[in-house]
Amino acid sequence: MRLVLQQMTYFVAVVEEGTFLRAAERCNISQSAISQQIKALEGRLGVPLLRRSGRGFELTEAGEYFYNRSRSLLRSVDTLTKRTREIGDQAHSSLAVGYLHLSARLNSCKR
Amino acid sequence: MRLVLQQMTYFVAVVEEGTFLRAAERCNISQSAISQQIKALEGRLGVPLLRRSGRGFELTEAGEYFYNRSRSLLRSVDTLTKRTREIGDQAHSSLAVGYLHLSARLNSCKR
DNA sequence: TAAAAATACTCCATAGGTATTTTAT
DNA sequence: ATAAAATACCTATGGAGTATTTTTA
Repeated sequence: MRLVLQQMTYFVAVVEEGTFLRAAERCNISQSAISQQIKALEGRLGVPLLRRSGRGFELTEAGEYFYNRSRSLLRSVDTLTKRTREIGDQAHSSLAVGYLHLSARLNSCKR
Repeated sequence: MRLVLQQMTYFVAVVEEGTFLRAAERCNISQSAISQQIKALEGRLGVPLLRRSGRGFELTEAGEYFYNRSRSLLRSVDTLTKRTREIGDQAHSSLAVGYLHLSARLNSCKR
């Protein structure tokens, strides 16, 4: 199965906040969910991203790489979403303009 | 809620295969699931990606943009996954080498 | 011993399946 | 009449919550 963006979001939060609890707060979910999803992410990858040390942790080499790439990838996804919506909205209004043009032309034929 | 990579994968398949059914085959799921997930994707974006014409469809402008970006984004995700795994595996073996070095040093102390 | 992560459950949302219906050629 | 998409309905997986237990600094 393919990676899940939400898990990448959680992982980025964990790295940047330094603890699972603060990451959970940032993501508006529970500490338990963060713990589960980070584990699920590592499971999917088949690679540990964090080296646990009881309380606290440090990044593995893979984790370091994954963190950096994930950040930029998540930004790309947000941009993609935003731009797609803009184009969609724009298409709407130009369609509307199209209609106006059409009705204007129709009107001009009315005599 | 954030976009889902799987839906992007399905959408790319739809565009490239030309029909929902062939896309479904490519993705190893049912035609129904494809239909549902494409609709869910459009719902999330709030923008139509396909202009339906009964049977068959054509891409909207937003759909065209979304398709191109999605393709490259999905490639990035796959690369990210692969590279992360490589780094993880590599770390394993260098860790093993580390252990060998350690035990070698210990042995050399044994006398 | 206290602060943080992991675990054991439970619940629910949603992805996905089968069967059927609708739609446009 | 037929090929393709949509829909209705059902199921199962997995994401998330609460409560609790483990861990180590």
